[in-house]
Amino acid sequence: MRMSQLMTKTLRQAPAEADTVSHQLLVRAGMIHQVASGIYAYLPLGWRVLRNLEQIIREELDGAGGQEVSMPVLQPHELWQRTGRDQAFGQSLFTLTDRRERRLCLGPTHEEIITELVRHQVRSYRDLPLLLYQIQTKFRDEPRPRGGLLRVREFPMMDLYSFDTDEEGLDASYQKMRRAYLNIFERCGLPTMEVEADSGAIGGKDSHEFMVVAESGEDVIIRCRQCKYAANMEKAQSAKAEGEHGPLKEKEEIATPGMKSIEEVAGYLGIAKMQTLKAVFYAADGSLIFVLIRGDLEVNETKLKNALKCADLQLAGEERVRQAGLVAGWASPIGLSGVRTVADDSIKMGSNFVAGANRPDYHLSNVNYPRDFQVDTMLDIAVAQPGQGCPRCGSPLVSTRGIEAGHIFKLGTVFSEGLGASFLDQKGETRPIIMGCYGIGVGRLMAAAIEQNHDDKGIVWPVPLSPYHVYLCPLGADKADVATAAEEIYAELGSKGIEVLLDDRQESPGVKFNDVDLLGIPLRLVISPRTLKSKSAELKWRDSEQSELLPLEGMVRRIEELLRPGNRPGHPQ
RNA sequence: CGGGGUGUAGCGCAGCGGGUUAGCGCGCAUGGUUUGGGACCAUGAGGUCGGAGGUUCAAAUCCUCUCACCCCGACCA
Repeated sequence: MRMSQLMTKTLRQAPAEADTVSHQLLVRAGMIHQVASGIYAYLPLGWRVLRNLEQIIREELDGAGGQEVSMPVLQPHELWQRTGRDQAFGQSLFTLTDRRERRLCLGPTHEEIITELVRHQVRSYRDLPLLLYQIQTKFRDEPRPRGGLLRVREFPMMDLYSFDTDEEGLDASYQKMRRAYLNIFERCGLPTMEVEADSGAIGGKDSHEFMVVAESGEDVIIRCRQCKYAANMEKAQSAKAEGEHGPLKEKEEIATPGMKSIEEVAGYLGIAKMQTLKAVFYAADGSLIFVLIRGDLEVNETKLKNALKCADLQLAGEERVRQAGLVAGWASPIGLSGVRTVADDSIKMGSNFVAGANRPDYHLSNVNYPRDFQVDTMLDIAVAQPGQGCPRCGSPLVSTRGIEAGHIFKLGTVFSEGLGASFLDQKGETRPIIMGCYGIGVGRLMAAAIEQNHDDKGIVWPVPLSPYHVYLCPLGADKADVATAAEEIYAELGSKGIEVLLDDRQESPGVKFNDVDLLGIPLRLVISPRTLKSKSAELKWRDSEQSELLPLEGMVRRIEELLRPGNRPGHPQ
């Protein structure tokens, strides 16, 4: 490609609204163009990168036995009602109505469609297992798009679905995909961390996310430095510190004027926060829930939501709490009736707690479970925090932020039962197909790659992702010998299938060098009267300060070698 | 949805206690001089000042409403 023909325009300054590095660089390098909030066009360079990513993904999935299909974006809304996921997705589901008043939606994902599809294709255990995937545009009406390509409303995504006859088959498919994912991310030059993930309200067992560690990531990862434990904060567990277990004392009412929060109460009484019990009120699909947790801990709403199996969970308003006969700020688990109570298991880890008296300005001391009150449900609903102990080995946990690049998930029979996708086993009995699903946000992966590979001058593409492999730059192209040499090399590299960008623009060297640094092309090849004196061209890697002279003779072959994975001297990858 | 912010040329910004023809830098076009790290000179094009309504002799500037975009939170298989 000749740069003079390429539709691209580099910007010295990024638009004011871009504040993550990848967003700024994608715009400055002319890779994407924002059309509306969370809606982007991919320009020629950006599209090439995206296609490179897709290609890597295809190769790995095909290698793992995947078969590519293409399913419609436009889907009958009725199908989503049948699985109840119109509710689960709620407002994030883009919906529309056709001319016959039929309700349709734009697919945010494709479990319904593929299950419906497989239902018609699969009859017998002999038709299984299957791994089907597509790379398709997804639509989600996110409440808040952000970070350029990191969270958008329309985005390219690879989604693969596995279909097996039994759990063992599912486990095998899951492991196959795990390995394929690791290969994909490795080939993309992206170190990822595999973490345990929340499996959501819709059942399923195992679920893992592949995280690219980055400050701009939206997810918080809790992990252990000692053992391999790592989990999304939504899912993460921790060993909670044990409180004091003394002889149970008589409970007593104590005055706590104006002291509503745990901070205030503990401070006022001069006791540790872990000597208190905290009451939090939620509305789960509309009904009030009393949540109790030890004062030093926070409620993990994902865990709570899973425990309640509700679609919608929000903090309950004060009005709602008052109506239930509770006194916000001094609410007590004692003497509750008609309200579902969920407690974190931390309330058993300690004794003689301070809790509300359900009377303004008063708390109760020496409150003990189960002596003084009962709960409906007791389980772990606490947020795991750095500094707490690892649930496996007890070492202190640490946290980092990450971008979710991929997610794999054992679905089980949720969709196959819901939509009637079954097969006949060897005994001729009808059984539901066992499913798994596996997604990679391709656009987000592109942004993550930049978050991870850039410097103050611009993008530093890993070779397999770069829109072009070689940037060929004649300096002083008005000299006939320079122009001729550049054209010859350009043609020869091209004939070898090496993707070359020839900078034939009438620009000063500074402009060209800064542009190629911004675009992030891995290999820079400069030809000038100076290099021609020694019958050579100057070769420089994007991520290196040093350059070397490469003889014109045999140069194309040398570059071919260098670009092959693992062939770069001093670079293991 | 709650909180905060910004809308003036393609990008970054100034102007805003009302007052001619709305500026600056970068970019763009033309001509010329340059050519190893964002060159220089000259000339030029490009604006419904986000939109609507209002106040006024007069509105980018004051008032009301509205829209868009960004950030924090909520939300997010």
